[in-house]
Amino acid sequence: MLKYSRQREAIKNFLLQRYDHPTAETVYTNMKEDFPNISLGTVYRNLSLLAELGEIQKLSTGFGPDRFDGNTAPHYHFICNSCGCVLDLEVGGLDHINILAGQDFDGEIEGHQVYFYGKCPNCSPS
Amino acid sequence: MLKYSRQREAIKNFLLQRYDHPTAETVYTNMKEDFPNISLGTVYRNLSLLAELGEIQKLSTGFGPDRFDGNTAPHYHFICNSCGCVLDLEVGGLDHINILAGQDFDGEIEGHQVYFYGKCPNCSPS
DNA sequence: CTGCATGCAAAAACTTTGCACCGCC
DNA sequence: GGCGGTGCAAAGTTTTTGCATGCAG
Repeated sequence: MLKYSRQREAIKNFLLQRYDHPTAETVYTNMKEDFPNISLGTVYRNLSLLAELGEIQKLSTGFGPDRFDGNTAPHYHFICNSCGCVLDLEVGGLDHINILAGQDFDGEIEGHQVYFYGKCPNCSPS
Repeated sequence: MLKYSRQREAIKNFLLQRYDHPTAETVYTNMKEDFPNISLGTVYRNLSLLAELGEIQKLSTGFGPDRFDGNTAPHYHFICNSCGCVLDLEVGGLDHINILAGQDFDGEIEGHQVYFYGKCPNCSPS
């Protein structure tokens, strides 16, 4: 049985209004404004829980700590090899890739995660 | 200047003959057979180095420690939500996704990583 | 009241790093 | 010989967990 918690609610709302895919640490720092006594453990517990429920996305970028995204609509992510920033990326024509992937596969494909790597507009030479 | 090392060579060869995407710990355990005194630090150093050189791939699956893949040919990965195993997946028709992704993007796309999630053949109900 | 959620702190899990010595070039 | 690589151990980073208390149902 899942019980309501003001902290969880606040964490989810925070993520919904951020577009930079914060880390647990960043969430924690920002939560402290409204909940001075909140603990990092609580942040981690709620982030994991929300990710399991599918209400947020967890991103493992391969650089540093995991990041979290409140946008659950299908979209992709770009990670800058120079500055490490994480950007949203809308890419058309990838909706069918679960089906493509399942064609020669005996198990069940339930979802996917795509990370693009390169140089972000700020770090790009041009 | 990069200097030859028997340990690095052995790590690379080990990864080339494994298809289960071992963790650093697993590489370490196996290296100890040939190099009883090898240290975990050396394993991590060489895995990072090889990944930077593009001779192996580092996989951040979102579950547990990073994994490593000696197969540098373009291919994708499947991660089982039940048992956590990581399988190779050949998916046709995804070669162009860097181009698709770059179309509305101001930076530079240099590469991508795709993870599929679901139930592997062993964990699948059927 | 009952039990899940929290705060706090300790610990676990994973990875990196400093330093003295070793071995490739 | 000179310098990068190694082994060892310590430390750093990120995440999880145990326990007493707090609060939603």
